[in-house]
Amino acid sequence: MNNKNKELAQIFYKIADALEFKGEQVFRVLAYRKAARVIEELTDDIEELNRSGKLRTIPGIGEGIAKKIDEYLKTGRMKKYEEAMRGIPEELLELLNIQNLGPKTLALAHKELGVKNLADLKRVIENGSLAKLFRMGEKKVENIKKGIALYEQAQRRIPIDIATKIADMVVSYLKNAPGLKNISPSGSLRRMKETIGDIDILVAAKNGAKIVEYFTKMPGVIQVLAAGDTKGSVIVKTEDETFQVDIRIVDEDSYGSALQYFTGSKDHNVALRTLAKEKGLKLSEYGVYKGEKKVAGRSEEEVYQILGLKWIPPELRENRGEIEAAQKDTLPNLIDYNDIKGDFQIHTVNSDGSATIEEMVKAAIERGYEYIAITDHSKSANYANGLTVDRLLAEWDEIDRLQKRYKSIKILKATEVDILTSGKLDFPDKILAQADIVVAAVHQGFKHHVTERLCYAIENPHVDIIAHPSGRLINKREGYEVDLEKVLEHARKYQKILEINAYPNRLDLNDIWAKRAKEMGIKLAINTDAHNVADLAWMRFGIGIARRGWLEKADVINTKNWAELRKYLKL
DNA sequence: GCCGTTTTCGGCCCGACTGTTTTCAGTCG
Repeated sequence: MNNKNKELAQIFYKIADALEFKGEQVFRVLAYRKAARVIEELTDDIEELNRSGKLRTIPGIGEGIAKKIDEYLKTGRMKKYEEAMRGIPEELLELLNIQNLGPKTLALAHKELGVKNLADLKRVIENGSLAKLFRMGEKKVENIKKGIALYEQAQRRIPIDIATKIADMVVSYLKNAPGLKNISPSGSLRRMKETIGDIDILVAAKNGAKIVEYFTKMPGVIQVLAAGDTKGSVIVKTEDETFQVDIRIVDEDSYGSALQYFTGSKDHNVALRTLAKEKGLKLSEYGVYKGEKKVAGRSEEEVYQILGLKWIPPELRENRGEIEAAQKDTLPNLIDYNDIKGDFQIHTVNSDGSATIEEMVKAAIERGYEYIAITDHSKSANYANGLTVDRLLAEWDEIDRLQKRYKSIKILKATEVDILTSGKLDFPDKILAQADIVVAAVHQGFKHHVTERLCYAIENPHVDIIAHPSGRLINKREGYEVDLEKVLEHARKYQKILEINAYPNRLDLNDIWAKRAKEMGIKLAINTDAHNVADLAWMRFGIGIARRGWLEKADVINTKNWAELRKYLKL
């Protein structure tokens, strides 16, 4: 399932790029791009929506696009797509991902110089012909060249843990900048998105130019991309990797509206500005204006308030219904970053972790947890030094001994049991029956009947949690061939818990599926999958995903205190 | 191409920076 969703999203993105390249009017291009995005974020099967005639109920899909979807699903082709792509060489549109090279310049280079791919582009840069075109010049070409260098080395988004680390470093450097009044990360990092494009930092200060100058002198800066009075942009190098960091400087009395603006998302902002316009107001990063008069801007709260909205937590700002909810005062009371009382997926030296059970227990106590589950891998996980039944029972004995010494925390005897390719679990039921909690997961046979295997595991009465249900690895692996809708439906039926794996390269379930699960009444658990003491800190990223999925405290099992959890798990 | 308690047509968010220009176009977010 969902293959058609993905295909159609890709097709509409490409139509948008192609039309933009051909100089089609902007709003039509934007309409295709919006349709692509909503389809991409759909958890429903688009074929099903088409069959039941519900396509048109999706905002962004109107008569025209619905027809094109139907045409594609029925015939496997879409005339509009073929027409849009006509005359455009295969690799050309890909070049739009190069910074400083937009559709206009690319079209010009294609038309005048016959540029068809990256090699052609490099050639016309080197032989000077690109610089001679109308409205082009040495500096523009130089910027495109820099764009190509970035494009070639950094074709990836930044994982959230690394982005967080860099942002913390930049913020602590800038705090000493002359005249700085306030500072905050903004952009997708503040929204806790699973990956980050650029790192955006907002500063409140009077003397923008001085702040920018100070910023460009930060240790690690290897290239200055822009340096104006209110805005600066640099490339920072740490170890082997490079990252783009942007700062914006505004007056203190615009800090709220600027923070709102630079936090985004773009779609959220567009919707917000449209709302402002309807109310006869104008919203920009400098404030909310009624005519010439500024009526809000110092804090985000007052910006939202004057638009008739409750303040919206950054994690919700994706234009997925949060503005309507804020209008009706029905925003969720999101799970808080301090609500977590325990962790249900922890590995130790006994399998592939690097800390002992005792070290993990101590670290969990330090975090104020009331319980943790030790979930070392099962025997078939050879690569991870998986436990045999004997070693598992020995581990549980060790837990019994430790439990006597550490009374302030409950150490749950558990396992992360493999769901084998055959569909069976890696430990016999009579062993699983003795565990306090059983976490089941697929680690092999990613293309082999994964949906059925997960459903079979869900039916096992001893299984409590399904770990990383989609199996994707961010920037690395697509995920299992799995029908998540069926898996969720099964989890709902058997009242099993699904995991939000907080490990930064997993974040699985993701925000969209977590939201879907909540809407279906499924409970979730946020687990770190920690393999050492430091990994326990990943919890905040899992909570970020949960918040992006509109989850409240009651939706997440490990917000329960030990007494409540014990009752819930019938221990 | 989408959308509608002011519209089924005529709107569609707003501004900074850069580079190439003699007032603006392109790109980005």
